[in-house]
Amino acid sequence: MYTVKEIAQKTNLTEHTIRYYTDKGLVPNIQRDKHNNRLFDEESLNWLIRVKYLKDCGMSIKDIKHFVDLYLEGDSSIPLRYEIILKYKEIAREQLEEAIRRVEFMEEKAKRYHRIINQVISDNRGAN
Amino acid sequence: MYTVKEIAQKTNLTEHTIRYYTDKGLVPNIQRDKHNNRLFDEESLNWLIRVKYLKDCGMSIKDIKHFVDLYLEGDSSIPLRYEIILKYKEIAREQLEEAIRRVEFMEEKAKRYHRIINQVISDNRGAN
DNA sequence: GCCTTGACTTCGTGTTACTCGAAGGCGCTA
DNA sequence: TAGCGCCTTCGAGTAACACGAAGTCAAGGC
Repeated sequence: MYTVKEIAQKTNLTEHTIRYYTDKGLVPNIQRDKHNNRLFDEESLNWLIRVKYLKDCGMSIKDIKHFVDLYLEGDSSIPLRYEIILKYKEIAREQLEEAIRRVEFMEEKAKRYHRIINQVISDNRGAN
Repeated sequence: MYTVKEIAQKTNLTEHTIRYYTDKGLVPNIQRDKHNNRLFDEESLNWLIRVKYLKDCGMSIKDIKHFVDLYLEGDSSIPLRYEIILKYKEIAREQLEEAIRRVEFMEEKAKRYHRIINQVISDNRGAN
Protein backbone atom coordinates (compact mmCIF):
# COMPACT_ATOMS: atom_id res chain seq x y z
CA MET A 1 0.00 0.00 0.00
CA TYR A 2 1.34 3.41 -1.00
CA THR A 3 0.89 6.89 0.46
CA VAL A 4 0.06 9.99 -1.54
CA LYS A 5 3.71 10.99 -1.57
CA GLU A 6 4.89 7.68 -2.99
CA ILE A 7 2.19 7.76 -5.65
CA ALA A 8 3.22 11.29 -6.58
CA GLN A 9 6.73 10.08 -7.31
CA LYS A 10 5.55 7.04 -9.24
CA THR A 11 3.05 8.90 -11.43
CA ASN A 12 4.83 12.25 -11.75
CA LEU A 13 1.66 13.97 -10.56
CA THR A 14 1.73 16.46 -7.67
CA GLU A 15 0.32 15.49 -4.29
CA HIS A 16 -2.25 18.25 -4.71
CA THR A 17 -3.43 16.80 -8.00
CA ILE A 18 -3.67 13.28 -6.60
CA ARG A 19 -5.86 14.50 -3.72
CA TYR A 20 -7.93 16.49 -6.19
CA TYR A 21 -8.48 13.45 -8.42
CA THR A 22 -9.37 11.14 -5.56
CA ASP A 23 -11.77 13.72 -4.11
CA LYS A 24 -13.45 13.97 -7.52
CA GLY A 25 -13.99 10.21 -7.50
CA LEU A 26 -11.61 9.42 -10.36
CA VAL A 27 -10.01 6.57 -8.42
CA PRO A 28 -12.67 4.05 -7.38
CA ASN A 29 -12.56 2.28 -4.04
CA ILE A 30 -9.77 4.38 -2.64
CA GLN A 31 -8.81 3.12 0.83
CA ARG A 32 -8.08 5.10 3.98
CA ASP A 33 -6.07 4.10 7.02
CA LYS A 34 -7.30 4.70 10.59
CA HIS A 35 -5.99 8.29 10.44
CA ASN A 36 -8.00 8.92 7.30
CA ASN A 37 -4.90 9.00 5.10
CA ARG A 38 -5.35 7.91 1.51
CA LEU A 39 -3.86 4.49 0.79
CA PHE A 40 -3.25 3.20 -2.75
CA ASP A 41 -2.96 -0.43 -3.72
CA GLU A 42 -1.71 -1.57 -7.14
CA GLU A 43 -5.20 -1.31 -8.59
CA SER A 44 -5.62 2.29 -7.40
CA LEU A 45 -2.22 3.15 -8.81
CA ASN A 46 -3.20 1.66 -12.16
CA TRP A 47 -6.40 3.65 -12.15
CA LEU A 48 -4.50 6.84 -11.56
CA ILE A 49 -2.25 6.06 -14.51
CA ARG A 50 -5.29 5.42 -16.71
CA VAL A 51 -6.85 8.68 -15.53
CA LYS A 52 -3.68 10.49 -16.50
CA TYR A 53 -3.74 9.03 -20.00
CA LEU A 54 -7.37 10.02 -20.49
CA LYS A 55 -6.76 13.50 -19.13
CA ASP A 56 -3.74 13.99 -21.40
CA CYS A 57 -5.97 13.18 -24.35
CA GLY A 58 -8.01 16.19 -23.33
CA MET A 59 -10.85 14.36 -21.56
CA SER A 60 -12.39 16.61 -18.92
CA ILE A 61 -12.50 15.65 -15.24
CA LYS A 62 -16.26 15.33 -15.55
CA ASP A 63 -16.02 12.94 -18.49
CA ILE A 64 -13.32 10.89 -16.78
CA LYS A 65 -15.62 10.63 -13.77
CA HIS A 66 -18.36 9.44 -16.12
CA PHE A 67 -16.01 6.83 -17.59
CA VAL A 68 -15.11 5.58 -14.10
CA ASP A 69 -18.79 5.37 -13.23
CA LEU A 70 -19.36 3.30 -16.38
CA TYR A 71 -16.61 0.96 -15.23
CA LEU A 72 -18.28 0.60 -11.84
CA GLU A 73 -21.53 -0.37 -13.60
CA GLY A 74 -19.80 -3.53 -14.75
CA ASP A 75 -19.37 -5.36 -18.03
CA SER A 76 -22.66 -4.17 -19.49
CA SER A 77 -21.08 -0.76 -20.11
CA ILE A 78 -18.20 -2.16 -22.15
CA PRO A 79 -19.72 -1.34 -25.57
CA LEU A 80 -20.14 2.29 -24.50
CA ARG A 81 -16.67 2.41 -23.00
CA TYR A 82 -15.36 0.98 -26.26
CA GLU A 83 -16.97 3.81 -28.22
CA ILE A 84 -15.41 6.38 -25.91
CA ILE A 85 -11.97 4.82 -26.16
CA LEU A 86 -12.22 4.70 -29.95
CA LYS A 87 -12.94 8.42 -29.99
CA TYR A 88 -10.02 9.26 -27.73
CA LYS A 89 -7.75 6.91 -29.65
CA GLU A 90 -8.30 9.15 -32.67
CA ILE A 91 -7.58 12.22 -30.57
CA ALA A 92 -4.41 10.58 -29.28
CA ARG A 93 -3.32 9.94 -32.87
CA GLU A 94 -3.88 13.56 -33.83
CA GLN A 95 -1.95 14.65 -30.76
CA LEU A 96 0.90 12.41 -31.83
CA GLU A 97 1.06 14.04 -35.24
CA GLU A 98 0.92 17.48 -33.68
CA ALA A 99 3.74 16.47 -31.34
CA ILE A 100 5.86 15.40 -34.30
CA ARG A 101 5.27 18.74 -36.02
CA ARG A 102 6.16 20.53 -32.80
CA VAL A 103 9.48 18.74 -32.49
CA GLU A 104 10.24 19.49 -36.14
CA PHE A 105 9.43 23.16 -35.62
CA MET A 106 11.66 23.38 -32.55
CA GLU A 107 14.56 21.61 -34.27
CA GLU A 108 14.18 23.89 -37.28
CA LYS A 109 14.25 26.96 -35.02
CA ALA A 110 17.20 25.69 -33.01
CA LYS A 111 19.20 24.97 -36.16
CA ARG A 112 18.45 28.42 -37.54
CA TYR A 113 19.55 30.21 -34.38
CA HIS A 114 22.60 27.98 -34.14
CA ARG A 115 23.64 28.91 -37.69
CA ILE A 116 23.19 32.62 -37.03
CA ILE A 117 25.22 32.49 -33.82
CA ASN A 118 28.04 30.57 -35.51
CA GLN A 119 28.00 32.99 -38.43
CA VAL A 120 28.48 35.93 -36.06
CA ILE A 121 31.37 34.18 -34.31
CA SER A 122 33.17 33.37 -37.54
CA ASP A 123 32.59 36.93 -38.81
CA ASN A 124 34.24 38.27 -35.66
CA ARG A 125 37.13 35.84 -36.13
CA GLY A 126 37.62 37.17 -39.66
CA ALA A 127 37.66 40.74 -38.35
CA ASN A 128 40.50 39.99 -35.90
CA MET B 1 -4.80 40.56 -45.50
CA TYR B 2 -6.96 38.24 -43.40
CA THR B 3 -9.73 38.86 -40.88
CA VAL B 4 -9.98 37.20 -37.48
CA LYS B 5 -12.47 34.72 -38.88
CA GLU B 6 -10.22 33.63 -41.73
CA ILE B 7 -7.27 33.27 -39.39
CA ALA B 8 -9.38 31.17 -37.04
CA GLN B 9 -10.02 28.70 -39.87
CA LYS B 10 -6.39 28.63 -40.97
CA THR B 11 -4.92 28.12 -37.50
CA ASN B 12 -7.68 26.05 -35.91
CA LEU B 13 -7.80 28.54 -33.03
CA THR B 14 -11.09 30.13 -31.95
CA GLU B 15 -11.79 33.77 -32.75
CA HIS B 16 -11.91 34.46 -29.02
CA THR B 17 -8.46 32.98 -28.52
CA ILE B 18 -7.01 34.96 -31.43
CA ARG B 19 -8.33 38.21 -29.98
CA TYR B 20 -7.00 37.20 -26.58
CA TYR B 21 -3.53 36.51 -27.99
CA THR B 22 -3.35 39.72 -29.98
CA ASP B 23 -4.54 41.74 -26.98
CA LYS B 24 -1.78 40.15 -24.89
CA GLY B 25 0.79 41.32 -27.43
CA LEU B 26 1.74 37.86 -28.69
CA VAL B 27 1.48 38.97 -32.32
CA PRO B 28 3.75 41.95 -32.96
CA ASN B 29 2.74 44.77 -35.28
CA ILE B 30 -0.83 43.66 -35.70
CA GLN B 31 -2.66 45.94 -38.14
CA ARG B 32 -6.14 47.43 -37.92
CA ASP B 33 -8.43 48.69 -40.67
CA LYS B 34 -10.32 51.97 -40.47
CA HIS B 35 -13.09 50.29 -38.45
CA ASN B 36 -10.57 49.05 -35.91
CA ASN B 37 -10.88 45.47 -37.12
CA ARG B 38 -7.79 43.30 -36.75
CA LEU B 39 -6.03 42.55 -40.03
CA PHE B 40 -3.41 39.81 -40.41
CA ASP B 41 -0.75 39.67 -43.09
CA GLU B 42 1.35 36.56 -43.78
CA GLU B 43 3.87 37.59 -41.13
CA SER B 44 1.18 37.95 -38.46
CA LEU B 45 -0.26 34.60 -39.43
CA ASN B 46 3.17 33.00 -39.10
CA TRP B 47 3.61 34.57 -35.69
CA LEU B 48 0.33 33.13 -34.54
CA ILE B 49 1.43 29.69 -35.69
CA ARG B 50 4.71 30.05 -33.81
CA VAL B 51 2.82 31.18 -30.71
CA LYS B 52 0.67 28.09 -30.97
CA TYR B 53 3.70 25.82 -31.13
CA LEU B 54 5.27 27.44 -28.10
CA LYS B 55 2.02 27.33 -26.15
CA ASP B 56 1.52 23.65 -26.99
CA CYS B 57 4.96 22.97 -25.52
CA GLY B 58 3.58 24.32 -22.27
CA MET B 59 5.08 27.80 -22.46
CA SER B 60 2.90 30.24 -20.51
CA ILE B 61 1.34 33.31 -22.12
CA LYS B 62 3.68 35.46 -20.05
CA ASP B 63 6.77 33.63 -21.26
CA ILE B 64 5.58 33.71 -24.88
CA LYS B 65 5.12 37.46 -24.48
CA HIS B 66 8.68 37.66 -23.15
CA PHE B 67 9.92 35.67 -26.15
CA VAL B 68 8.12 38.02 -28.54
CA ASP B 69 9.65 41.01 -26.75
CA LEU B 70 13.09 39.44 -27.16
CA TYR B 71 12.41 39.11 -30.88
CA LEU B 72 11.45 42.79 -31.04
CA GLU B 73 14.76 43.69 -29.40
CA GLY B 74 16.51 42.44 -32.53
CA ASP B 75 19.39 40.10 -33.30
CA SER B 76 21.23 40.78 -30.05
CA SER B 77 18.72 38.57 -28.24
CA ILE B 78 19.31 35.57 -30.49
CA PRO B 79 21.64 33.72 -28.07
CA LEU B 80 19.02 33.99 -25.34
CA ARG B 81 16.23 32.96 -27.71
CA TYR B 82 18.39 30.00 -28.75
CA GLU B 83 18.67 28.87 -25.11
CA ILE B 84 14.91 29.09 -24.69
CA ILE B 85 14.22 27.13 -27.85
CA LEU B 86 16.71 24.43 -26.82
CA LYS B 87 14.84 24.03 -23.55
CA TYR B 88 11.45 23.75 -25.24
CA LYS B 89 12.86 21.44 -27.89
CA GLU B 90 13.59 18.97 -25.09
CA ILE B 91 10.09 19.42 -23.71
CA ALA B 92 8.66 18.82 -27.18
CA ARG B 93 10.65 15.57 -27.40
CA GLU B 94 9.31 14.37 -24.06
CA GLN B 95 5.80 15.26 -25.17
CA LEU B 96 6.32 13.22 -28.29
CA GLU B 97 7.30 10.16 -26.28
CA GLU B 98 4.31 10.66 -23.99
CA ALA B 99 2.07 10.95 -27.05
CA ILE B 100 3.39 7.65 -28.36
CA ARG B 101 2.69 5.96 -25.03
CA ARG B 102 -0.80 7.44 -25.04
CA VAL B 103 -1.61 6.06 -28.46
CA GLU B 104 -0.28 2.66 -27.41
CA PHE B 105 -2.42 2.73 -24.30
CA MET B 106 -5.55 3.64 -26.26
CA GLU B 107 -4.93 0.97 -28.89
CA GLU B 108 -4.34 -1.60 -26.16
CA LYS B 109 -7.61 -0.62 -24.47
CA ALA B 110 -9.56 -0.60 -27.70
CA LYS B 111 -8.27 -4.06 -28.64
CA ARG B 112 -9.17 -5.41 -25.22
CA TYR B 113 -12.73 -4.08 -25.36
CA HIS B 114 -13.08 -5.29 -28.92
CA ARG B 115 -12.07 -8.81 -27.93
CA ILE B 116 -14.52 -8.87 -25.03
CA ILE B 117 -17.41 -7.64 -27.18
CA ASN B 118 -16.66 -10.21 -29.89
CA GLN B 119 -16.39 -12.94 -27.28
CA VAL B 120 -19.84 -12.10 -25.94
CA ILE B 121 -21.33 -12.15 -29.44
CA SER B 122 -19.84 -15.54 -30.30
CA ASP B 123 -20.94 -16.93 -26.91
CA ASN B 124 -24.48 -15.84 -27.67
CA ARG B 125 -24.24 -17.39 -31.09
CA GLY B 126 -23.18 -20.67 -29.47
CA ALA B 127 -26.13 -20.56 -27.11
CA ASN B 128 -28.61 -20.25 -29.97
C1' DG C 1 5.61 13.49 29.97
C1' DC C 2 6.18 16.99 26.77
C1' DC C 3 7.71 18.87 22.54
C1' DT C 4 9.12 18.90 17.97
C1' DT C 5 8.97 17.05 13.46
C1' DG C 6 6.83 15.42 9.54
C1' DA C 7 3.32 13.68 6.86
C1' DC C 8 -1.08 13.76 6.34
C1' DT C 9 -5.95 16.06 6.49
C1' DT C 10 -9.72 19.65 4.99
C1' DC C 11 -11.03 24.03 3.37
C1' DG C 12 -10.98 28.11 0.95
C1' DT C 13 -8.85 31.41 -1.96
C1' DG C 14 -5.72 32.47 -6.11
C1' DT C 15 -4.09 31.73 -10.92
C1' DT C 16 -3.96 30.64 -15.78
C1' DA C 17 -5.88 30.47 -20.06
C1' DC C 18 -9.31 30.69 -22.00
C1' DT C 19 -14.69 30.99 -22.91
C1' DC C 20 -18.86 33.19 -23.18
C1' DG C 21 -22.20 36.68 -23.69
C1' DA C 22 -23.87 41.33 -23.60
C1' DA C 23 -23.93 45.75 -25.73
C1' DG C 24 -22.71 48.48 -29.38
C1' DG C 25 -20.59 50.39 -34.09
C1' DC C 26 -20.46 50.06 -39.07
C1' DG C 27 -21.77 49.11 -43.80
C1' DC C 28 -24.62 46.62 -47.02
C1' DT C 29 -28.99 45.17 -48.94
C1' DA C 30 -34.33 44.99 -49.44
C1' DT D 1 -34.80 52.79 -42.49
C1' DA D 2 -34.88 48.51 -40.73
C1' DG D 3 -32.60 44.46 -40.37
C1' DC D 4 -28.54 41.50 -40.89
C1' DG D 5 -23.93 40.22 -40.33
C1' DC D 6 -19.49 40.93 -38.75
C1' DC D 7 -16.69 43.10 -36.11
C1' DT D 8 -15.53 45.60 -31.58
C1' DT D 9 -14.66 46.00 -26.22
C1' DC D 10 -15.46 44.61 -21.66
C1' DG D 11 -16.56 42.09 -17.81
C1' DA D 12 -17.94 37.95 -15.76
C1' DG D 13 -17.66 32.75 -15.67
C1' DT D 14 -15.19 28.29 -15.86
C1' DA D 15 -11.85 24.28 -15.56
C1' DA D 16 -8.19 22.37 -13.46
C1' DC D 17 -5.36 22.83 -10.67
C1' DA D 18 -1.95 25.45 -7.12
C1' DC D 19 -1.17 27.05 -2.82
C1' DG D 20 -1.35 28.17 2.00
C1' DA D 21 -3.53 28.06 6.49
C1' DA D 22 -4.88 25.48 10.31
C1' DG D 23 -5.44 21.27 12.41
C1' DT D 24 -4.60 15.98 13.58
C1' DC D 25 -1.83 12.27 14.74
C1' DA D 26 2.27 9.09 15.86
C1' DA D 27 7.10 8.56 16.48
C1' DG D 28 11.39 10.01 18.34
C1' DG D 29 14.38 12.92 21.44
C1' DC D 30 15.27 14.99 26.01
